[in-house]
Amino acid sequence: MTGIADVAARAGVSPATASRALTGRGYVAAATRLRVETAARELGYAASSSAAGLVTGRTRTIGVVMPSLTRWFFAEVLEGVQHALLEHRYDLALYSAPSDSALRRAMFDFFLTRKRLDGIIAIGIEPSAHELERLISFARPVVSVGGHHLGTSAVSIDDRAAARIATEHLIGLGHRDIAFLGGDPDGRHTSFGDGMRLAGYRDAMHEAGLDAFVRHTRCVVSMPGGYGAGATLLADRRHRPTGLVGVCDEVAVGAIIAARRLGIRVPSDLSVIGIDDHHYAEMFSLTTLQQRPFDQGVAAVQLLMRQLEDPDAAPERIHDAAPIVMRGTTAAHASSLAPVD
Amino acid sequence: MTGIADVAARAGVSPATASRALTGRGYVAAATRLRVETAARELGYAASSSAAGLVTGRTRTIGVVMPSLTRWFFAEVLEGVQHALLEHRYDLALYSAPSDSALRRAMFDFFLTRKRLDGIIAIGIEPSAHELERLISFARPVVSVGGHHLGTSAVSIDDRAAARIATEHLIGLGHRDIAFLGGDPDGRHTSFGDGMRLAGYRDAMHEAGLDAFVRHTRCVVSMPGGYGAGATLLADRRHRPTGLVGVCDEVAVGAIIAARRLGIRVPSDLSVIGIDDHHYAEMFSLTTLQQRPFDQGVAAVQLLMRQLEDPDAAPERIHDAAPIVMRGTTAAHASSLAPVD
DNA sequence: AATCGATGCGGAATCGCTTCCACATTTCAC
DNA sequence: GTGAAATGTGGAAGCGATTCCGCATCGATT
Repeated sequence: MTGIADVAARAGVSPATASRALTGRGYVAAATRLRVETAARELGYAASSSAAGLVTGRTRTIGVVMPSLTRWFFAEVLEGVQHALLEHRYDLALYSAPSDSALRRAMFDFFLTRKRLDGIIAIGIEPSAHELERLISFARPVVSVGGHHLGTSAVSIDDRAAARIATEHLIGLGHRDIAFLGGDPDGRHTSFGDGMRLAGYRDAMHEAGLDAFVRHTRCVVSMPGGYGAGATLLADRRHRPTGLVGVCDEVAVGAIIAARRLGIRVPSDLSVIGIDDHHYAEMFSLTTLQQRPFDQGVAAVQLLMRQLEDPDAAPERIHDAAPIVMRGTTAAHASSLAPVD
Repeated sequence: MTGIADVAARAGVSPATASRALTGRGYVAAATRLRVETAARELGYAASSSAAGLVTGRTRTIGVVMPSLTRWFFAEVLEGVQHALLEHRYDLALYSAPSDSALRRAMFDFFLTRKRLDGIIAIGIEPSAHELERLISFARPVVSVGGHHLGTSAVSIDDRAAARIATEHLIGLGHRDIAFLGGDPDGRHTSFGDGMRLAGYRDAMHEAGLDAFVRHTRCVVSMPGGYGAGATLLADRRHRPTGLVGVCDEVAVGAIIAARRLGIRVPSDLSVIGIDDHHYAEMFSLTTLQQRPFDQGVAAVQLLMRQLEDPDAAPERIHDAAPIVMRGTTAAHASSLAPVD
């Protein structure tokens, strides 16, 4: 294995100078730096991150904690984070485990404590008391994305407002019987944002005096989940809502497919609105509220880098707007229109 | 920061003994071990991975290289890998970048060389010459999943055979005009498995003497991709195939939705078969060939652990079978049946 | 001409742990 | 009862980088 001593010898300098030349810290003559860099390249030298980490106390590794990899939102944020970290030449250590698992607990107890991470990005985490304690005692920068802000820097959309706007859109179209689809049946896997969205739906219904119509159908937060719950909900002709707010686009799309299967026409018989602007939204012509999780991941890295440069910097919170994207799955309530032909 | 010296002092032993007690290597009296463990717990001690890594030469970190996080297959494998690594108390360093990007190159040049990884799991990687060279010069165990086997341990299904079986299924149902949907338009993002599947389709068509019908419609490998390409392909009534093999379920499902939108009934007018058994497959009643990427990820970790324990162990290759799952999107070709009613 | 700050480089200490080696004690076989 | 092997512990030597400190040189300022 070639070490910095080999590089230094080849360049005719001391290890100290070689280190300065390669890390860019301290005074080094331009010519010397060039010689060292050449030598390093010729030898295929790469510094041992363990040795460097031991003396500097920093590892150039950021931990990313998240509950799931398969949900679109999480995967997109992760891609953004990965992209940005790579550009900053940081490594990304991934820790994903569902909220209630034993592995999740081991993760927090074991991995986050090992002086191994320069910072943490928590995606969609609603931490338990125990986990919160761990995160706080982890005396390094933490940035949260789409979850509790933990008193730290954070980036997210205003989920509650987004769901309220989505619901108000349907109300504005004349709908009154509007159901909300989402929120895990067992309640344990419901992420923070999902909870806020339900609250936003309730807000809008309440403000419009539609409390009597508030209906929350729980389902696994996925397309098949939305399909299954939608099929059940819509099968009953007499109590069929005319509007549907999906906790996210995946659920909304699932419900649309269920509706079609039942011969219910979207949007003339049923209006459906989602939240996210998923990759699939366009092909289903889904009206939705748009967020850009990839960009949120990138932004999270920026916030983290700022904290890393200046640990005393005040935490920042980015609250992105989620603009509504009008497409074809929402329309005026039938009774509020003159009958067609 | 509490170090091992603090733990040792509290337990009334030397650092050397404390280290042995905590790592489990060497002789330590049971009573001593207990005292050390108690002291460590009380102090909230966790060893510095940098210091340990420096002296042992191993970091308990596995690198995972993959082209995309949003495709179902990759995300599932990653979840399996994550799960298994967590159980083995290994960290997972994620490196994902599309095949042709500058970041991808930086990844291979910079990250993989830093003596930082004990091993690598490559998911769906068809490495360029340069990347292959890097992987080989990385003198540590490599396991590939669903890609080139690189002369190393590997786990995958036989993609070529799977696509052949899928195609033969349609041929067996009397279809002759069978198109293959998949393979990125620009060709650069086509993964290894995708290429093999196309080959398997060709094999089957050739064996059945249907070379004249071989048709490969390229599309982005995603549900919207399959939808778009399917819509174009099926719009032309006169050259409409009666059977469709999707490179994966996402594409197949996209095509099914396109067909429905065009008023083409599945399976009576058009049979569609996929490969993967995606989470969505069941709700679309999709006939497909099943693979279990999560389990493949777990298996990859097992192979890697074996290589880690004994670096001279011969590479192993796991070739999982992909059983066909009959559902409702394939049916006998219309002309081979007596007309219904 | 003397002084000062900026620049350039090398020696040596240091980070926190693991492990080699030496030494002491116990256990066991013959 | 003796030698050998097994067990238990501590001192000290690293692992491979970074960085503090000291020294030398050079140009510019007073």
